Formats: sequence, structure tokens, C-alpha cells
Amino acid sequence: MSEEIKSLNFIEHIIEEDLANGLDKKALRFRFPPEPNGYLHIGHTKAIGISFGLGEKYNAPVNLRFDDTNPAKEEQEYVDAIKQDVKWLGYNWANELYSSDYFQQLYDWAILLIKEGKAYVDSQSSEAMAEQKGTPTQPGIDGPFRNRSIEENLDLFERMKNGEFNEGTHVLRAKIDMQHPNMLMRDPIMYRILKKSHHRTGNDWCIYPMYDWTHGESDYIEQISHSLCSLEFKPHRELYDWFKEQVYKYQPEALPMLPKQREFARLNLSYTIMSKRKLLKLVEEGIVNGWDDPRMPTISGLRRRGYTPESIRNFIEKVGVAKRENVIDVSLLEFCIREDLNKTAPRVMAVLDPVKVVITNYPEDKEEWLEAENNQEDESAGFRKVPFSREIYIEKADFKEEAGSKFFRLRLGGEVRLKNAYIIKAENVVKNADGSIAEIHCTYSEDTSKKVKGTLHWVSIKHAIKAEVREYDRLFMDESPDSHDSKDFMEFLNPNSLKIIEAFVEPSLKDAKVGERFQFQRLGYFNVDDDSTSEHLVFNKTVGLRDSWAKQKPKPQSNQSKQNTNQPQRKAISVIQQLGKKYTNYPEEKQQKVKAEIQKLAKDVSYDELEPLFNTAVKKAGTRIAVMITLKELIKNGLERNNAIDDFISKALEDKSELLVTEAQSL
RNA sequence: UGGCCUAUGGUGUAACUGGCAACACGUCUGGUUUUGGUCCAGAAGAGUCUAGGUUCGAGCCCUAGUAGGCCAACCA
Repeated sequence: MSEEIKSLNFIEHIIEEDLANGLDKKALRFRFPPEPNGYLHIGHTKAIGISFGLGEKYNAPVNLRFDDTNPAKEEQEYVDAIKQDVKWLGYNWANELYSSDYFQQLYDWAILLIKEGKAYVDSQSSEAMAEQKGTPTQPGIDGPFRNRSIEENLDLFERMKNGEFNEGTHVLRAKIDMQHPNMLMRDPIMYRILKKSHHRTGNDWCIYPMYDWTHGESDYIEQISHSLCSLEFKPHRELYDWFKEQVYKYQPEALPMLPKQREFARLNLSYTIMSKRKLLKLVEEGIVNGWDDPRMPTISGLRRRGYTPESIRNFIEKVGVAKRENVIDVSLLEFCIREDLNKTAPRVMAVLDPVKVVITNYPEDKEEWLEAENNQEDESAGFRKVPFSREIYIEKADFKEEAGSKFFRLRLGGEVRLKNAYIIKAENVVKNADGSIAEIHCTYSEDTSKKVKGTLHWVSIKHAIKAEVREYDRLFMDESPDSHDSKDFMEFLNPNSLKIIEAFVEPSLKDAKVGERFQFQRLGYFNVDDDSTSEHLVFNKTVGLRDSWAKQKPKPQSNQSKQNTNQPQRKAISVIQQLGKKYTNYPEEKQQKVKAEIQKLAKDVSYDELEPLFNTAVKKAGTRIAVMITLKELIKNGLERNNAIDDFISKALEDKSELLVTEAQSL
């Protein structure tokens, strides 16, 4: 019965509170509202995970609603891709809906608003309107058309709808307050004229509603209980609520629920960009090969790269939900996919960077099919046969003529185990004219019970099949390519984000099908790319295995010395402050050490630096002790006592902390 | 010279106002291992942006400051 108490995120807290305050659980309803103007990316997955996750948690319906109010940007292709991606992630929507389904209702309501004097037609240029709108720090002013008669507004609006005017000549605006501190409340535009064909409504309309007018009312029409979006919409909430309030009185019985908008911080991933506009640029400029390029952070890209829906959902779960800006380290995403694939991916052997090994005491024409376990994490995975023969490939990096004791792999005179096969010993090497290694000559032993430190993967040359392997690196070399004011994100492109390798794989892979995932042992997880055919296998490297050997190797350029020069010397006083913070928690022995250190640092502290710290809060005893120790040193070195010092000392003498009192007494 | 939001280990998220601030990733040790993977055991790392205040008691409440983000598209 030990039910694990999972802590709730702030949105779940809000829902629980609403439920506790009498909201019927059956009234819970959510929505995911993408605009069909691009492909979904890993950032959207967070929004999807939140709303659909809530739907699953509370057994409430979740609508997939396309926010399609801008025919200039939106296309059916994107609608289809979005549906496919959401489905692939494993979520089921209650209804597939479109904001454009509500165009008539929205129009009818807009007329009611005009009749109430809450909306008017403005006939100025966008520049003139922008000017009157003011700035975030300056209030706006009323425009000349603000007080048109209701009749005139009605007439104009109808003629807008009938297509009598050109684009840009008139708009319908809500009449709120041009002086409002929130710019969005300064008579926001509700409708603009757009003589474009819409992917669903065709040429039925030549006026289209704006986001604010559409989104909230769509939520309301669908009776969404909690409308969750990202933080940048926080300022829109005021307008969202204003529109709802206006419309609510028209049919409160039929549509009783007023949706509640709440905002969360969106997901940012290190070394990647998350803007549809910028991703589109990568596609259009041919930097990547389409929206589903495995280097793209799109869902389709991740899918093609070999990520599983499970791993992505897990990632979103781990990332959490809150309201502060965040940058998630890609290592977390990588952890999630490794965790999933480790349990499920069959193990195979492939050599990406081959060097030839000749086993001199193995008969030339002999071959053996040895048994190999498919996945030791999954007993049901079974076994397969792998061919062994006199000539095999191993990785170049797995052999060194000479090496230190930490190198567990093959070296001259050393022994190593071949995975699923025998133990071999390197006897000598044959070199090319340029000094590179042509062949490694080994002898083998059939006694496999021996303990050897290293185990290598390999393929039999005679049996291996060639395959193309695509290895990916991050697309950008900057941790946050998106967020530099002075530099464009394109400047950070990694020129080596794709590496194409001619590899050799074991013959069991001959019939591998598109999408299948494998672990190439000791290398990483790979899947069969869409481009793969039976004549030409193509694999994507999804992610490498954790590699604690790589970490041990000395880094190409030691940046230790750099760190010292780059980081300005910290001021002694701030080091003392830091040491002091923890002082009272240390065991006595360590306190003595820290004290000595403070005394040493005190030489570099001036009285002017120290005096402000006399005001340190009473509860921060550690800091005050450190200050006291420093002060003692300064006095020892000739500092004159003054009132501030005496006050500080006498206050310390009355303190609860014995340590502080002791230090003060000694002065 | 406005409004709104945010501030907890390297990163991300927790914490009913009350016993040494928890979990995950990452980092480091050690063990197991026919993957330098997995798994197992352990460690380091924050006194919760700063300064005041309320309280017996504050990461949580109040005030002021500091830092970061968002807001001036007929985009969503």
C-alpha cells in the first residue's frame, strides 16, 4: 500500500485546487492548439505532454485544435505532419478541430460587440495605428475613427466581409483603452482583410480573425477548462479574459464554463534552436535535408534519427513544468533514449573504422558460426549466429603497438577477447609504406575461460556486409545559438554535423528493415534510415554509448591554465564570505583549517571592504564569524578601533552562537 | 524612463511553514561484467539572488534592491 506520492507541478496544483473548490472532474477538458505553419519540434512536445498528460491523468478529453487563422502561412501539409507526430508520440485526441470551424460564430459575436459599442472599424494605415498605440513606456492616444457610429461600423464591417475593400484599408478593433499599461489592451485588432484562399474554408472569407479574438473564444466554444500555453502569452491573458467576459453574456446556459489560461516556461535545449521560423530557414537554405533531417530537433527528425516515442515522453516527464526560463542539457535527452534502447535494442557487431587482423594459426579455409546473445537485458531476445574466420576487422582505435596499463584493448604481445569468439594475442604488425598499420597478426586460443581485461567487437571480413553509417554531431557549436543579440544563429553552424562512414556490419543485418533499431556493440545505438535499401544499407547513429574511456583520455588541449588566466582573481573578501557561510557546519578540525585560510586571506582585505559586512544578518552567524576573524587580523596589523567595530563586537558577544562569542571575546 | 513574470547544487525540477533542503541528469570513487555499456554500492556538490522585516520558527509571508525574461506584427 505504499503509494508513491508524486509531487505536483504548479498546473496540477491549480487543477487540484479548482477541483477542491467544486469544479466537476467531468468538466475538465484540455486542448493542444498548434498553428499549421511548420513541423512540430521537441519544444512542442512539452506542450503536448502537459495537456495530453493531464488528459490521461484526469481521464479528460483533449482536443487537437488547429489554430488556422492566417491563410498566408498555413498549409495542409503541416496539418498532416502534425497529426502524424502527435499520433506517433502515442497520444489520442478527443476531437480534431479547427479554429476556422468557428469563423461564423466569431463573426456573429463580433457584430454583437459592435452593437454594444465595444468594437469599431478603423480605416488608418498600420503605421498610423502603430504610432497612436504608443510604446511600452508611453501611453497611446485615441485614433480619429474610434468614435464612429454603431451604424457606420456595422455597415463598414459587413462590406469588409463582402470583399468591397482592399487588404490593409480597414480593420475591426476592440474598443478598450488606448492608455492601458498593457499594450495588448490598447484597442487590439480583431479582424483584418486578407483576400487569400484558406486551406479549409477556401474563398468563403476575406476577413480573418486575429489570434487573441480567435483563440480564447475557441477555447470557450469547446468549453476547455484549462487552457495551457507558454509564458510569452502571459500578457495576453488580460485580453483573453476581457473577450470572454464580453461574449459570456450572449449564451451563458449553452456555454457556462469560462476557460482559465495558465502559462508555463517553454522548453529550451542546449545547442539547438527552437524557433519554427529559424528551423524553416535551415530547411530552405539546404543546411539540412528537410524537416525530418536527423539533426533537426523536430519530432520527425528525432523519429528518423531513431528516437522512440517512449523516450521522448519520458524526457518531457523528467524535464518538469515550471515558470522560469530554462535550458535543458541534451545529455538528459540522450540518457532517456539510451535508457529505453538498452532494454529493447538487439546487439550486433559493426566496425566503423576498420583495421585488418589476420589470425595466423587459424586455418585458411575454415569458418565457424558462433552463437551470440541478442540482448542480455532481455532474455526473450534469444541468440543468433555470427561467422568467424581467419581474417577479421576490428576498430583502429582498439589497437596500439604500445600502450599504458589503462589501455584494456589490444597491444603487441597483449591478449584480448573477441566478443562471442576467442581470445587473441597480437604478435606483430605489417605496415604500409607510409608507416600506417596494414595488418595485425595475431594467434588465437580456444580457451575462452581465461580472464582478460578487454573485449573487442569485430566482423569477419569474408562475411561482412558494407553499409553506410551516418554519424551526427550537434548542428550548432554554441550552447544557446538563439540568444545572442549581436550574432546570428547561422554563425554558429557546425560544419561537421554530418559524417558519412563506410562501415562493415555482421551478415545478420542483411535484412534489417527501415526503422529497426540496434546496438552496435561498444559503439552506440543505430537505426535503419529511410534511405536504406536491400542493396545499400543505411544506418543513422541515434546516440553513442556512455564512454568512460573517452573521458579518461587527456583532452586535446588542456584548458586548465586557461581557466586560471581567464577567470579574474576573486576578491579575498568574497572568498572569506563564502568560507564563512558554511563555517558553523564544519567539524572542528575543518573549522581550524578554514580559520587559518581566512586569516591568510585577511591580508588582502581593506577595512572599507569589511565594514559593510558588519551589518550581516544576525542569523548568519558563520559569515559574522568570518568577518570577526578577518577583523582580528586587521587589528593585529594596526587597524584602529572605531565605533562601528565596537558595535559589531559587542553585538557578537551577545550572540547565540558560542563560536561567535568566543571569537569576539578574544578581541 | 511603464506593466507583467521569474530567481533553490553544474543542469532541470521538489519541499505540508517546522528535525541535517529532496529527486533526476551530469561529475567522481569502488564492485560486478565476454560491451570501458548495463547493473550495484558510495561520494562530492546548494544553507535557497542581496539586505531588511514579521514569527518561537521562513526557501516558502511582507518591504526594498539586484539580475534575467516578456510586451510597441493587419503573426500565433
